[in-house]
Amino acid sequence: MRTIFHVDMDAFFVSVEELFDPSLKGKAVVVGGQRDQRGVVSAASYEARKFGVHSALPLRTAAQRCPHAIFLDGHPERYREYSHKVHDVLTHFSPKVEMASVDEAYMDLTGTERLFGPPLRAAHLLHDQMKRDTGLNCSVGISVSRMVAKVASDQAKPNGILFVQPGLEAAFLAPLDVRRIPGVGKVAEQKLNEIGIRKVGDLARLEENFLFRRFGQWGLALAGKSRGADAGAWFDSDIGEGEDPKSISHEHTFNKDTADSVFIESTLAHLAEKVARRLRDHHFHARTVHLRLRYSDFTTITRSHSLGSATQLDHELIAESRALFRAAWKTGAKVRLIGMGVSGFELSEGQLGLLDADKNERAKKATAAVDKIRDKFGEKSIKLAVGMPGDHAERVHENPVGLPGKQPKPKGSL
DNA sequence: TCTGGGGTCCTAGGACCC
DNA sequence: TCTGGGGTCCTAGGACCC
Repeated sequence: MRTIFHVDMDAFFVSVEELFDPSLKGKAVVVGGQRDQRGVVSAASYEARKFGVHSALPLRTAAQRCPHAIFLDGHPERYREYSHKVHDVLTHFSPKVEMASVDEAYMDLTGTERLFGPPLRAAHLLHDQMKRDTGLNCSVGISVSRMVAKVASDQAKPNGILFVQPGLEAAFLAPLDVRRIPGVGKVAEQKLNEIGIRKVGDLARLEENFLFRRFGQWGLALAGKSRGADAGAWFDSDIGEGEDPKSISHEHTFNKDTADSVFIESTLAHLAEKVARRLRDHHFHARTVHLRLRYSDFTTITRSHSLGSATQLDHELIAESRALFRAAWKTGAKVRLIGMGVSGFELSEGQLGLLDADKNERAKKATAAVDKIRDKFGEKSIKLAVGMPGDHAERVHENPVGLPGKQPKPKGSL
C-alpha cells in the first residue's frame, strides 16, 4: 500500500512577495496585475479573501470589492526560484517527487518509515523544514491515493496537515461537496446538482451503471473517485513520471480589441518566435501547429494543421500560424486574443529532402546565432526579419503570471 | 464586474487503411 | 457492389487545473 503526500504551498505568490517586502504582511494583497487592467487575480492574501477576492476573479472586480488592496504584477522568476527551493526540500524526504505546478507536488513516501517514522511524523518534519529553508507555509494531505491526498491538503489549508487513514477514504470524502473532487468543475457540478447529487456521499451511493449510462466513461471514473480510488490516466501513473511537456503555447490578450491585421500578425509572429525558442531549448521538433483566436464577444476558435515534417524553426512556425490566421479570421472582426502553439513532438529530425536539408542547415545556423544573442542581451534584443513589419507588435509580457493560487479554504488541521 | 496565460485530458466525426 | 468493423490520425471544441 502506498503512502502518498500532496504538498500545497499556502498563498504561494503572495507569500513569496512578502518575503521580499515584509511590509505587505497582514495586508490585503492581490497578485496578477493592476486594478484597471484586463486580467484576473492570480493569488490573493487571506486578508483580501475576506472581501471576496479570490483567484480567477477579474482584477477590476477585485478592485471594487477590496479598494484598499495592494495590486502587484508579480515576479514569475522569483516564483520559479522558490519553486525550486520547495522541490529541494521535498527531495530530502523522497526521491519520488513530482511537481504538479509551481506551488504543488506529489510525493511517494512508501517505505520511508525507518527514516522519518510514521506518515504524520514525516509530515511534521517536512512542514518544519519547509518553513526553515524557504520561509513559506504549506499544507500536507496524506493518503493511499493521489486524489484523496490532494483533497486532504485542500481541507488542511492553511498551514495544516491531514492524514486520511487507509480504509477511511470514502468516509472522509462523503460529507464534502462534489465540487471538491478534482475534475469536477462548474459545469459538472451543475449537471450533478440537477439530478440531486450534492455531496460525494450521494455519488458513492449510486449504481456505477447509472452513472455510466448518464455520463459515459467520465461517469464511471467519477464513481471510482467518489469512493477514493485513483482514476484516469494521470492519477494512475507512478509519481515522478512523464516530465516532458506535450504542448507548448503562448497567447496574448490585447489591451484593446483590434482589427488591424498587420498588428495582429506581428504579435502572432512574436508569439511564434517564443514558442520556437522553447522548442529548441527542449530539443523538440513539433509536427502540429495550433492557432487560437478570440473575438470581442469572447467566442473563441481554434485551428490546427499538421506539417509534413516536424520543425523548430521560427520562420516555419511564423508562416504556418499566419496562414492559419488568414484562413480563419473573419476579416474586419475585432480580435481580443491571439495565440499559437505546437504539439506532436519528436526528438529526432524527421525526414527532409536533400535540398530542404541544406536550406534548413543554413536557417538553423542563423537561428542558433540569434538564440545566442538573446541569451546575452535578452529576448527583446533581436527579431528575425520575417517577424517584424515595423515594430507593430504589441508588447507581450515577457513573464506572464499564470497559475493562480487557491480559493479560500475552510480551516483544517490534524 | 467582464472574463489571463499555460497547460492536460477527453470526445467526436471523418479520412484512410486493412 | 446496398454497405462490416477496427485502428489510427487529423481537426475542432470544451472542461478543467493552477
